[in-house]
Amino acid sequence: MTEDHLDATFASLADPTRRAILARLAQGEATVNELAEPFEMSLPAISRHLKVLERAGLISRGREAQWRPCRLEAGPLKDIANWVERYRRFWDASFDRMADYLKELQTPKGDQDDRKN
Amino acid sequence: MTEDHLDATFASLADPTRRAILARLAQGEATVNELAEPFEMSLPAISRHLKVLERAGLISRGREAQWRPCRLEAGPLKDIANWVERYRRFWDASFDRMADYLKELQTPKGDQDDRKN
DNA sequence: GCGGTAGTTAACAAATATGTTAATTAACAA
DNA sequence: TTGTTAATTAACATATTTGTTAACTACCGC
Repeated sequence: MTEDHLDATFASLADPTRRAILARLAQGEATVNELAEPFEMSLPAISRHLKVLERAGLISRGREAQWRPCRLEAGPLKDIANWVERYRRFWDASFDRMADYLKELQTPKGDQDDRKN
Repeated sequence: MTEDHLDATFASLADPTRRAILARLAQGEATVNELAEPFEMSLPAISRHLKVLERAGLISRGREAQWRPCRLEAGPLKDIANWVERYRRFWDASFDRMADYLKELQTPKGDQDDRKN
């Protein structure tokens, strides 16, 4: 779970086509053509999206005759979940309480009291 | 929480400098110069990273004399957490149980039985 | 072998991202 | 007004991303 790995995972997830592919794979293995079917996009384009996902470790691929079934690999998603959890307190607390919390924590150096911009 | 918004949020988080900036802001507001200090990077570069974060809604900026204090805004992080939670079962279960689960769910059309590639 | 299906790779074009230095805007301070 | 500090914008270079079409590889079935 190096920083570098997070880079690749977040970058992979930034594309809606790739997120849709993951959603499809959450329902079970699929071949490249099956994955490509819902999209108005050439097969090579899908193939490259799959390569991006594979490099990020989000999918793995088997070999079965001329098919290469893709499978979801959730490890990197767990890393994302762990990363984002560290910020949970920022959306769990109401904003005003949060602002107070920050003030305390910061030992304010000026009296910066502006709120929403 | 449109798809589009997820795109921007994931893309923002794909850069280690920007994640570091968010980590810093988790400790409280900071000015642009304060945020730039740890990085061997020009101020304009940091300024652009902040613009990316702002467009994704991950930070907001106030005005205080000639300073523009930045503040963490966690809303989009909550969206990320919600998105990734849908995959939790894929890393909670052991892989072998998961494979079985997928088989059931899929009503297999061939006998694709390959495991790790 | 020959043809068909599945998928990847090559070559290219266009858009986006990320950094630089130099110039500019804005506010304070004297 | 002049100078200083804080930050952004402009102009530019370079790399990466994302898509296209065309060519290629691999396997199956006859």
